[in-house]
Amino acid sequence: MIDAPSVELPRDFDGLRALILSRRDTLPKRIAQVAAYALDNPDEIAFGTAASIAVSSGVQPSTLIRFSQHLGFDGFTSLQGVFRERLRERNSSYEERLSTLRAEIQNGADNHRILEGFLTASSKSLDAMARTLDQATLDRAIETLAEAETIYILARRRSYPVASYVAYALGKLKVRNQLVESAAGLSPEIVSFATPRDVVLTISFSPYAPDTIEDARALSERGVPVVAITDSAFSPLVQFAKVWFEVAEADFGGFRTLASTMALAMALTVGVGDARHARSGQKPR
Amino acid sequence: MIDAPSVELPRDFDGLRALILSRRDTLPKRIAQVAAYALDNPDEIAFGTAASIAVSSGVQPSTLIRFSQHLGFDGFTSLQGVFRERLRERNSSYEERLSTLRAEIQNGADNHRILEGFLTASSKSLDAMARTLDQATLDRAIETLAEAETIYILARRRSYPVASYVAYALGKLKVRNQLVESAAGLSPEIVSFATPRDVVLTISFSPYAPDTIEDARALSERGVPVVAITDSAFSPLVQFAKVWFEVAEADFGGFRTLASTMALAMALTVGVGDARHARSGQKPR
DNA sequence: CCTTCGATGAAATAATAATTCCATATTTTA
DNA sequence: TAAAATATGGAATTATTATTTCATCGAAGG
Repeated sequence: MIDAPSVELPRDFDGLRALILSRRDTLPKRIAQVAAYALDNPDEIAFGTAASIAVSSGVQPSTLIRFSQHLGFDGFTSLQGVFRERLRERNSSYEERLSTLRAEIQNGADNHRILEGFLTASSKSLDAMARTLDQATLDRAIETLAEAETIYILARRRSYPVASYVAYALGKLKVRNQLVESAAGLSPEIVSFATPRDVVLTISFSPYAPDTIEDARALSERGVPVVAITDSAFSPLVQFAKVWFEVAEADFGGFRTLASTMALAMALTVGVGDARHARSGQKPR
Repeated sequence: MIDAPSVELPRDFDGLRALILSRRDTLPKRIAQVAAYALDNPDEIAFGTAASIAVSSGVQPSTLIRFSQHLGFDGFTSLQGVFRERLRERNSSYEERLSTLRAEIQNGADNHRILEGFLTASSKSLDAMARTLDQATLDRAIETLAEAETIYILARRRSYPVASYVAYALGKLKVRNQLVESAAGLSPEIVSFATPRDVVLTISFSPYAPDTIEDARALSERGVPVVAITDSAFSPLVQFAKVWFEVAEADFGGFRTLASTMALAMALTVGVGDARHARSGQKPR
């Protein structure tokens, strides 16, 4: 008979992997072979039968049982449960997953859970954008931006990282642009250079930074078309934007992600770059 | 005997769902009940047994067989295969999807495809991080950062947006930090203020910005611990980093995403905030 | 070199699950 | 409303799968 391990059974896949890795060197050859196969092909373990896994991992079915028992499970079936649970977890709705993670964090902050939370929230945001974003709006925005002599990029605080990325990427694509930075009041001067042949790209989420709104309004009143990325149809930016995107970012621990805003910004940037090249007779990238 | 449907069997889940929905109104009551249950609880179908599903959907096991046969499958097992395939697919198709999108874009740039490309690349990056990131490294990084008097944040070019986000978020959490900006050479002065009781958080990807590397090296030589986010074990940052993360970002159209770097940065930030609060005797967030 | 003990393979057995069958109920249609 | 066709429940059957057993192998220790 095989000794049960002194540590308790791992209930989730991460724990199981840790357990396997910690024993890696003490496992008998065939068992180790199965262990390696299991970590490399978790889906196979989740769905296969003892016999089918035995074939594809090159051992006998009974070795699967022994492997399971070595780890302290009472049979292959309960080991398999962990592999199945993993697939379930992964596909359970984002909302569900997030609330699980939030709950887990309540009882002492586990850093890994925090990371998982942001990863999940980011994925959720990306999914939401893939489902909701309107193609025609995207085309109009890119068309508008591609016609600009200079693209003025306007964002503060939480949105500022996105703006700085766009400025950097447009620069690499040789598209003239001006990042409107300073909270310190330089912006009025920069703003006064803009003409109706330029375009403003502004990014602002609730609570909207007053500077951003005012700059955008000022530019709009001078006839400069505004392309806006914001989070609601009630955003002040919507009033004077020529084209606007509504982006719903998920949050975790009170911090909203930037994943889908960032992806949209990248798409706008590359789209503008392509349109410019096409226009100037070059072949598209 | 039951007629096979004239349309061929759906091989993937989407096709199956379409088939079910198209027949919704012509299905017998119990069969329809199972159909509704199956679409609402696909994971149950994937993992359950005919008997267990029968119980939770409130029918007889034989009805599951009939349901399967109504749709043209030859039994419950082959229907279940489609539900299982769905769970498998989800985990391994980013690469495939991206190459499809890349190919589509070759023949004339479709803006919506570009966006999809960035969304997919971002998701892929997030998934990769969820699978690979080491918990212990994360804990050490947060612990190191939480002990800092001041956190110096060092990043240029493509990584700069991440740094600016971290600076903003740390500020909101009342954690003292200094964003080392200017390409213009202000940094030597800022750098000279740092002491071994401070910590540097630096972010740099190939091709590594020379300024970032030099600043990080200079600080490290003065005894300031370095936490690095980079893209390879061969990154110059690795040599003198106390803790370092290897982050693999997917790219689309030559532009690498920042999704997982950003999520990691958020987790670090919030983790540090929590650790600080815990340390100062407050209850964690 | 022999002994012992854990590891392994293969087949037997037990458990579980899918499928079929048939009696009964329900709906449809003439 | 009667007859036919279809659907359903429940149990019996068949198939599949996990698990156990046992003989053999191979390495470690004396």
